[in-house]
Amino acid sequence: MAKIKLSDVAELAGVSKSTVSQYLNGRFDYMSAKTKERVRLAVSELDYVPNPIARSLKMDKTKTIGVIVRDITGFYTSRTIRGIDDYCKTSEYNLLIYNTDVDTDIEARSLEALYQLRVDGIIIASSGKNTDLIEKYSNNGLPIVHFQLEHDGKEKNIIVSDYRKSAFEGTEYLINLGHRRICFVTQDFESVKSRKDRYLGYIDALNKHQISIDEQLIQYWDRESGFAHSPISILETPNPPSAFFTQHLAITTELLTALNKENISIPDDVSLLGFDDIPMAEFFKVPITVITQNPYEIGREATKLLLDNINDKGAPPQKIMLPCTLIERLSCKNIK
Amino acid sequence: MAKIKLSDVAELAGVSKSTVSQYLNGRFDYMSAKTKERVRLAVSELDYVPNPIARSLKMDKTKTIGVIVRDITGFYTSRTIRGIDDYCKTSEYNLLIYNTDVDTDIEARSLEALYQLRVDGIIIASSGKNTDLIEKYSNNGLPIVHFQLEHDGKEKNIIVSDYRKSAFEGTEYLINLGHRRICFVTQDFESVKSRKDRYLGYIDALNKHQISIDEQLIQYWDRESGFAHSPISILETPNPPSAFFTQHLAITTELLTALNKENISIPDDVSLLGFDDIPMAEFFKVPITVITQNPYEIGREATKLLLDNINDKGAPPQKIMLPCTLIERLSCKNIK
DNA sequence: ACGATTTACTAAATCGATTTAGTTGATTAA
DNA sequence: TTAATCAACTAAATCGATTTAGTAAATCGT
Repeated sequence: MAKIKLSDVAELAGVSKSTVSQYLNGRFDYMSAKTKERVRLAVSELDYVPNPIARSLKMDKTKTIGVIVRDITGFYTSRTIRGIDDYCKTSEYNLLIYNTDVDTDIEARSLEALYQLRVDGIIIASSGKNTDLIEKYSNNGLPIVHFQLEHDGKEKNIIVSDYRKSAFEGTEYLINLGHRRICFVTQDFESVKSRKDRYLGYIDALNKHQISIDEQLIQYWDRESGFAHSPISILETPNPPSAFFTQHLAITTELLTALNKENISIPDDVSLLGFDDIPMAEFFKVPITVITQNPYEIGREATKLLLDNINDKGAPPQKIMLPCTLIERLSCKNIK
Repeated sequence: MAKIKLSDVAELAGVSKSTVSQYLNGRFDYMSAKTKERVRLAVSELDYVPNPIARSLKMDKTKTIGVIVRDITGFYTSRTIRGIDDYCKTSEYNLLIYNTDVDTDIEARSLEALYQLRVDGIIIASSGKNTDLIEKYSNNGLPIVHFQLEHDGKEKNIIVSDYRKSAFEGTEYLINLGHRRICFVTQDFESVKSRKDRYLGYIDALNKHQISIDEQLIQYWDRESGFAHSPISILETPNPPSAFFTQHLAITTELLTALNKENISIPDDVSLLGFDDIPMAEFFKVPITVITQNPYEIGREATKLLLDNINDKGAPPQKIMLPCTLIERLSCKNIK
């Protein structure tokens, strides 16, 4: 029982393949009511569904979009993809997902693969190391939308959270609780605007409240080497911070691990505010107060923007910023 | 700059399209060394990559497999998909993912969509409600591999954890800690072998240790209606259980929520052993002892099995069972 | 030396759609 | 009445590969 094809429908309806094709594509301009009805009948009789591959070949459109992420397993990432997928479903687009594991080469190969596969568009949380490739494809007419990470600010279409504003709000939240020495724990942000923005938000808040900036309180963490200075040693300085403000989930959990190990208690010994929500936080020894992005919505917005660009080449570039929300739990102490 | 195609390569090399195609498919039987070299040069000169869509159309193979899951966002599911993806990568297969949200209709439509898209195979955590469709496609020659849930035991190819054995081990672990009244909290298992097996494992352990089976200690939970009897009320019976053994993550978390609300302390008031690992368990007020499956490995095995079936129609059906591991944390008290 | 093989290729058909350029017969305009 | 227009279709080209059937030249056996 081979699959039914266009010519089978044409034969049964007693018309040409062209007419069936016209019918399927809703071009009824010069089609008699009888013909239309006969084709309709033949299609439903045979349960015909067009072969999307043949269609793709001819039309040079695949109704497929590619997604490139670090790791689909991530709490934030999987939810973004869920948003992308749900939005895709409304327009019958399919999703091809590639994991890079933060590897620049894999990212490049994923881009190439998706390009060769003729996807109609790409959504990527890029490493910032393959901008040349991305630009090349983009100039070739392949719509590309970034999310999560803004690097040089030159990404044409991008959806991010409003990092500066939310870092500002987070810092101010701590200040309002009486904190003056807030340790900002971040990954290196020189070449990543999305990270720099959080730093600027932190600075904004200190400035607004006339708190002087102490370089000692800007602390760095890195995926390979961990903390530049251990959190413990930071707490043992003469004038230690009363709160940590960690800039993403991996930093938050590593900090928690370090503090747990030394039995340093949150929020009694030090307060903690984290960027990014934590799964199952309600069961934690100390439920952590966090600023959370809305990954599902980011996924939806990214897809909406991408589909706009697919359907209208030459749509104006857009940078969209979504708000974050502070979820107050129990890890920040009022020390006023 | 349109994409390079086969005929461009043929022209540059000064040979026919057929020859280039032979070259690309490694059929050098009757090809002179010079010709081979000239084609090789032309291909690399032009940076030619074959159009996979044209190839799919002709070959009736898409090098794509479909995955149908409840929700890609799940801790267990996302890791399984990661395993699938990583294994796919070794054979250059692509992945199309569909979420069903535990909706039978969506599941059916996903199956139809993937069939129409001509995927080479499907990996599915099925609801058990679309066995007719699955069988139909399977008989049509579409390889299908199940994972996670075995329903009627008639699934031809399936990868699951060894549920009976691990439920047995979990129960015995509690028994060895002195527990005699162990409340087995499960979803209805009449039509789901994977759930029934856990029940049988529980019974096996009780039998082995000559503990009589108390129907009161088999408790039910359901996605819509929650617990049939509230955990609190169970603890208030005259002869209450000293331990709960919850059969999947959703049950574990709901039980935790219920106990937390009433300030019932684990493991002092009651012990808890959960099926399925919990993200970030180390930060919990009480880190929960669990039996964990190995979703990543399940994904890899499922894919391996699927690819076997794709490459060799008529490969014998296989039911593979992977072991689980008990991770001892702090939620089970020794009451001997 | 002449038909039979073998080697090294290529022309053309094919996969299943879409689309362009016609074709045919009916209607309209002058 | 006759050319022009229009409605309702269809034949054939096309997308970019693979594959079958076939051809021409070189080699072989006797």
